[in-house]
Amino acid sequence: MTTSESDAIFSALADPTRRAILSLIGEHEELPAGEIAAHFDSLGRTAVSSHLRILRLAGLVAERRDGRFRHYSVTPTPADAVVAFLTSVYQNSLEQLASAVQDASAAGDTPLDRTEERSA
Amino acid sequence: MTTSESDAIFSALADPTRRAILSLIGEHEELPAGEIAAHFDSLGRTAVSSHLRILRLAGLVAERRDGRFRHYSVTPTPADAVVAFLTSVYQNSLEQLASAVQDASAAGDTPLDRTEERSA
DNA sequence: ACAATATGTCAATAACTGCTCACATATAGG
DNA sequence: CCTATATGTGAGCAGTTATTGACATATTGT
Repeated sequence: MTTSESDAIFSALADPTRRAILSLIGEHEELPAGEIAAHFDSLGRTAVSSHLRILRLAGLVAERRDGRFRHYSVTPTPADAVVAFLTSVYQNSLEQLASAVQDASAAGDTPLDRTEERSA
Repeated sequence: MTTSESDAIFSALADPTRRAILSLIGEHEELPAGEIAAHFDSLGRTAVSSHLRILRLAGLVAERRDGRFRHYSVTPTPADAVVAFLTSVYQNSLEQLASAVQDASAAGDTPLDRTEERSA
């Protein structure tokens, strides 16, 4: 039970604000920290900065420095640990899972936090 | 950012002990609470009981009462919220994700917490 | 060099989480 | 009925986390 990389990923994803940030960044190719922060009225800029740090340490986002800006982007294949875990637990219903993924991609659903509504 | 069902799932998965419990249950069809607890030397029985409660409230495991026993099993398609989130964020690399899932299933990898090693 | 901009970091605090211990509940067996 | 078994629940404490406000760092423009 060593606090390994997958720990960082799962606990990073545990926070709804961080998931929202991740979704937001995912909607654009890149986004500077300031614009990300601007999307969260109820949150101070420093809080968002902390969240970005956690997402970065978990390997979920990448940071590109450009002058005084820091542009954040979603790391392409970071979900490895998540997928690995899901596959280990849900071996049985794996086909369903895989097809669920493909269905979702085929449907081309509105990208952002559909998560909340779907599982109502 | 309402504390909805996906919140419950993600924060349930955030704890490494709970992921271990989920994996353990996944290895068997069903497992009584006591046997689950027995697998965790470093943890009291009540702690495991609390974890099971959280997993159950998140819809990740199901409970079947049989006499004085409570048998726990992995819920077949609970990963919906997780998949939904991943698909929304990782639209781009979706094919990779889907094939990763299928590869893993095809390989028939050792079920349990492979998570730690894979992303080293 | 100076001021403004973009962003991170640190210390302090409030809220949350996980763990244990003692107790409650329910069922089974004599 | 009474005791043992299987398990959950609640209070309390310790450790962790999220948020903020003040300060630090870096870069750009004048």
